Amino acid sequence: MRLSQLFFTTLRDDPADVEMASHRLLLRAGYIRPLGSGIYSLLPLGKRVNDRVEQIIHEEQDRIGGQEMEMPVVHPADIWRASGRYDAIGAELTRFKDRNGRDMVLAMTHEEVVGILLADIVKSYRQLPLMVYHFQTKWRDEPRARAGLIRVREFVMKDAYSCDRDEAGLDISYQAQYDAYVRTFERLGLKTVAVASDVGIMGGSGAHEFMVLNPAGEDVLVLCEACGYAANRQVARIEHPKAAAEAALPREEVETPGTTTIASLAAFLDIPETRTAKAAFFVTGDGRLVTAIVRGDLEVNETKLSNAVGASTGLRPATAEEIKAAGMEPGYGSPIGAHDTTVVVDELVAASPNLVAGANKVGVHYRSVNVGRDFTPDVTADITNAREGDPCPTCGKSVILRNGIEVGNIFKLGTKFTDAAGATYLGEDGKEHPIVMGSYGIGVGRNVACVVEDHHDEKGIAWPEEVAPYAAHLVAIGANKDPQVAEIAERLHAVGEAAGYWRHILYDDRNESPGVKFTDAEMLGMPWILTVSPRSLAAGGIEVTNRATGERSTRSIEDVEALIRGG
RNA sequence: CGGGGUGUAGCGAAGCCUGGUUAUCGCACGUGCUUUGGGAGCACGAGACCGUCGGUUCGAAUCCGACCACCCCGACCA
Repeated sequence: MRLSQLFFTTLRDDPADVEMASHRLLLRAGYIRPLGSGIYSLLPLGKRVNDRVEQIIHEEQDRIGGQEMEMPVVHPADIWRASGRYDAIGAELTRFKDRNGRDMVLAMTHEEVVGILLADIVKSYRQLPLMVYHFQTKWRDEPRARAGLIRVREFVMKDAYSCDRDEAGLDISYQAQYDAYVRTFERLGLKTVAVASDVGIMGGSGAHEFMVLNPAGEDVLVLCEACGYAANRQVARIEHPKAAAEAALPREEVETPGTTTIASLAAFLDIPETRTAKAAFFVTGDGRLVTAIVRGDLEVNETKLSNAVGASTGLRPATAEEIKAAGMEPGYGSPIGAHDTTVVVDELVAASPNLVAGANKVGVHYRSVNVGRDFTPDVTADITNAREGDPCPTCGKSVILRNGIEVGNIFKLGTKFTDAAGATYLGEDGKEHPIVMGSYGIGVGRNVACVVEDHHDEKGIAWPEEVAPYAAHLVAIGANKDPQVAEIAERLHAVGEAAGYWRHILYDDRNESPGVKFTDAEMLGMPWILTVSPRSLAAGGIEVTNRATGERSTRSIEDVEALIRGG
């Protein structure tokens, strides 16, 4: 491809309002352009990288027996009503009416459609197991798009669906996808860690997210370097320290004016925060007030809390009025004397004697509150966030916290969607059974961005060979002085064209100064930069620079032709 | 949805506070000549209803109001 003809431009200055390296470089080097918040065009360079990433995913899905198909982007709303998700999902699901007034949705994913297809096609156990997948545009009206291709509203996802006779079959399919993901991300040049994750609105019995560690990642991961324990903080178990062995003391009121925060309360009474209990108030989607009690020094984990109370549509913070209506006082709240609320107590609080807690009066707390004696929890569960240095739930060593970007997930769905669609098969036993599903997603564009995150330097992108849009970047210098330079450059370009689509090279034939050409070559990031000039020819051939390592050598023209062909 | 910020040419910015000729600069772009190993030089040129709508004023990029868009933090997030 001649750079003089390529539909692209590089930007000399950093775009304003851009934070992440991948966002900045993909814009500056002419791979992508925004059309709206979280909506991007892929320019030819971006499209080629995208296609290479898809190709790798494709090969690894095919290797485990995946069959590629394609399902629609626009769905009748009824199929989402049947699965219950039409009501369970908020504004990120875009709903609209067609010309006849029928309710439609823009698909966020395709479990419902797979369920319907299974109901239509699969009749017998002999047709199972099977695995289907497609690459399809998803529209999710995210509350906030950010970080370029990392979090967008429209994006292409590979979503795969395993269909099995039973849980044992699902386990096998799930493991196959797990292994396929490991191979896929390795080929993309991404270092990932698979973490246990929340099953959320999807239900199901287990899930992993594949995470790339990145300080700008949106998820917090709990990792143990000693034993390899890895979980999303949303679900990471906490190993509790032993409760203090202490007899329960009589409860007593204490004046604590102006102590609406745990920090001020602990300072006022001159006690550690660990000797306090704090209350946090939430409301479920169906209007139940939830009072969560955790030790003062810990944070409430909303995912765990939500799961503990079976809040299928999540939680929102309660208002002061809602808290008071249940007989509690914001800032001085506790379940003592409260009514009409579900009380969820963290395991650690339940095991800790003589804590300071609110007395539901402004400026007053109780000393020596004891769970069970002073109030009765509706639920006792682990509802706090793991912290750096907490003991690992598996081996007891200290865990570390890291941020991560989710590049893929795998999910044991079970029969939720096949039940909704009535997708059953006749087993060997002559009876009907529901088909057991799993679902497996990889966001293509986000992976492109993550590859840039992990493969760039201050000069620009440095693509790994397997995802680079072109095999090499050829810079011709002094072609107007020495006709041999142009002649050789043309020849190398032709060698790439003849060697196959992914062996094409970028040929900078523009009438630009050497500085511009080198700067652009480094920014665009092809794995090899080839320089042809009177000087290189005098030195015996072509100067070859490894973009990632900076290693430079002069090679013969024949060697360079072999390199372009992939030798 | 809450908080903060920004909208002036393709990109990056100045001008706005303190209203007043033809809106400024760098890069990019066009033409010509020179130039080719690290973001070239000279000359000429084109490109902006100053986010939108409304208001104040003799006069608005500038002051006021509403709206829209984008970015950041949070909420949210298979």
